[in-house]
Amino acid sequence: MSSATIYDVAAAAGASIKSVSRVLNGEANVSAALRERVMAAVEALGYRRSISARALAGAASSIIAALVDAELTIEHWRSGRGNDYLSRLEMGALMEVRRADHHLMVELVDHASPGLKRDLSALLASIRPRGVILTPPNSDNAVVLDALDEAGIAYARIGPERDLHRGVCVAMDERRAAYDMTAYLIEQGHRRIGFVTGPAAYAASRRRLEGYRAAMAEHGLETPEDFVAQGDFTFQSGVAAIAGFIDRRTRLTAVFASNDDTALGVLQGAAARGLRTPQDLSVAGFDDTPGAMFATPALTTIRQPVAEMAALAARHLVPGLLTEAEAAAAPPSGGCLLAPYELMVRDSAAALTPRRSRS
Amino acid sequence: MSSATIYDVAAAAGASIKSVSRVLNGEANVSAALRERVMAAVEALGYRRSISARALAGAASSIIAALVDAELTIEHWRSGRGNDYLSRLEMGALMEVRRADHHLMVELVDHASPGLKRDLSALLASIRPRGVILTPPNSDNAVVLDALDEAGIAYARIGPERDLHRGVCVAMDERRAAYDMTAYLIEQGHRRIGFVTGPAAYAASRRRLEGYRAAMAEHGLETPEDFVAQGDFTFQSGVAAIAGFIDRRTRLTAVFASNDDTALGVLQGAAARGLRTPQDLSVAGFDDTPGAMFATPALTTIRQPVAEMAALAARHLVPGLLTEAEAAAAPPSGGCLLAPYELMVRDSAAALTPRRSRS
DNA sequence: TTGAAAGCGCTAACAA
DNA sequence: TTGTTAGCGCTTTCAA
Repeated sequence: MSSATIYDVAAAAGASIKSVSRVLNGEANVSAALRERVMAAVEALGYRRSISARALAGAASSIIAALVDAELTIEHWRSGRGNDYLSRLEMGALMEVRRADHHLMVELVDHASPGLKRDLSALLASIRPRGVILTPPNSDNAVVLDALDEAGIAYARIGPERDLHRGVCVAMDERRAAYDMTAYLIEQGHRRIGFVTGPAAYAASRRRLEGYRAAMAEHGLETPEDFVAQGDFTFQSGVAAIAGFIDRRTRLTAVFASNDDTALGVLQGAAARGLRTPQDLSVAGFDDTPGAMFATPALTTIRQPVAEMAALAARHLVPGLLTEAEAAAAPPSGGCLLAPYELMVRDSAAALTPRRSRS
Repeated sequence: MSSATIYDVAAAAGASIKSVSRVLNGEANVSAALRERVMAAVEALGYRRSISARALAGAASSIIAALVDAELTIEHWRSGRGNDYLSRLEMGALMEVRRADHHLMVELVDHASPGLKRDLSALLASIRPRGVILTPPNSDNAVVLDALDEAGIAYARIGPERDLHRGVCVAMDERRAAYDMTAYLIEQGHRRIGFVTGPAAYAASRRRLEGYRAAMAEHGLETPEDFVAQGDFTFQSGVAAIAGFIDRRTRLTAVFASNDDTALGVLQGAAARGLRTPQDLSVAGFDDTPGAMFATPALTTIRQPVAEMAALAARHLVPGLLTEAEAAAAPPSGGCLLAPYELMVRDSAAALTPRRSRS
């Protein structure tokens, strides 16, 4: 019924509780014989140390807390958009922490709450996690970082934009991904490739634009002003952007939008104006949201390595999880640890057939 | 730095730690003055009790563990299908537990592991959660239920099929939902409505079929053998089903598939045979998976109240969370607590225009 | 290489 | 109505 304690194990092994503790913690100076007996007893009793007792006694906690933004999450949930990001993040973290017998706790934080600092400090005091995984927008919330620093709790920040020296930073190479997508479109024969930006306030959006420009330039292609439309990451801004391109007779053969929502807007806007995708216009997005796969045509896009970023974060938060290569690698020079993205080639972008250049 | 303890609060309030404890636990026999002073001190110090110390000292734990199936979850993740189910479940549970200052821990369990019982018992021993939320297929795993019973830990089962007297059972009314969808199609003027089943082994599938038959019968409509095709919840079985209907000249005007994957198969199969949806054939699904909304046409379906089921489960696991009505309600007579589903009317099913009956 | 004892921050008996 | 004291199951000094 009531489960075994360290005393039961010690008794069964004919040893002291300290010896059991030593064995379980992998401390040095334990005879093989003792270790053997202890492990046998542990096995026989199905014993597992209480995380509460361990935490209380001062051992490092075995809990990793994922702090996700309440407002954003609830908003996604309400709107029926789902929380693909959240579940991918969790899966990535879970797969890693369980290898080290750690546990994942999910906490909602109100990034806009005036009592944020207090609430968070209290939360951290009551949980005392081994480490914390921060997602946007909390990755860049100074109040959150301060609370964590004060509590002396390690943290990993997913997709941070500022102060990259604080905590462990994990991200994807936005610039390079955008470069790759642009290069892919160029390989497909496109020359007149337009770009729809996100809000300038987002570093990610700025880097994607950089990647696009760099790829174009390196392939000897121009990116005149009218190839770049200002968007804001919304579907509507995609619709507006393509309408603008058409109205101004920019004559593009491909449009690369800096996120999927916008790309979906481009898709629909193009269709509304009688352009077929991908025959008349190729469209590419960025993010690989759930809707991308189901769009018609399925959207060619960049898959954000959300799970991999979380896994990377977890490996850096829990001792013993890093691969040798990772452990040996020098800390990223003033930047983030990078997780590999994926170019999802689907149906919305195709090779340019040498007949037309519309839009 | 290091956070306040109950001693600090007691000192600041000029009281004993027991008094602080009493106030915090809302015990009776505390003078208003004392309560006042204690709360002020708590407030001033930003104090929050350590969950470890509380748990160790024998207080009920404040952790709710969600046990999700490892294999299923990883498989969903790998296949890129995502885990909408998981994130909806978590959101529902999170929103509730945080109201009572509880925490959500997510654990993966290998339902097929031979060491399941041991592993789970060890896990429960080390965490000692206040309660556990079980998702399919673990909701019906006797080994899991036994381990929980032995550990004396309360649990709620989402969508269980057997032994409904064990633990708190939470589900949706599958039969009634299928009835409603069928009735909806009938209201739209359809008379020749086909049905594609899921695997007979699933109780949910059987109940959906019952609901369909009941609605048809109550509206004086026949459901001859050839109106019902055997499926297995896969996309492919939907394709096969519609092909069968067409080949056998069943002349249906609507097809109700017992899950979304199957319905999507029907959609595609119909299109491949030159049937337009919804003009020539109305199609309805069941589940509201992420793909349903993005399908072309968007799938009319039943939305499983995953978040609501999890919320209901959480409310029954954490004391003080039940609404008065819920607390007063008699336990469901040998069945499950029911969460309200939703009929998502989208574009794949339309009113029957009186010209044709195809397929 | 091993063990005895103290204490982590709480709650729960038991007194006062 | 309040306070004192003894644990909960571990890890951590400190000795042996």
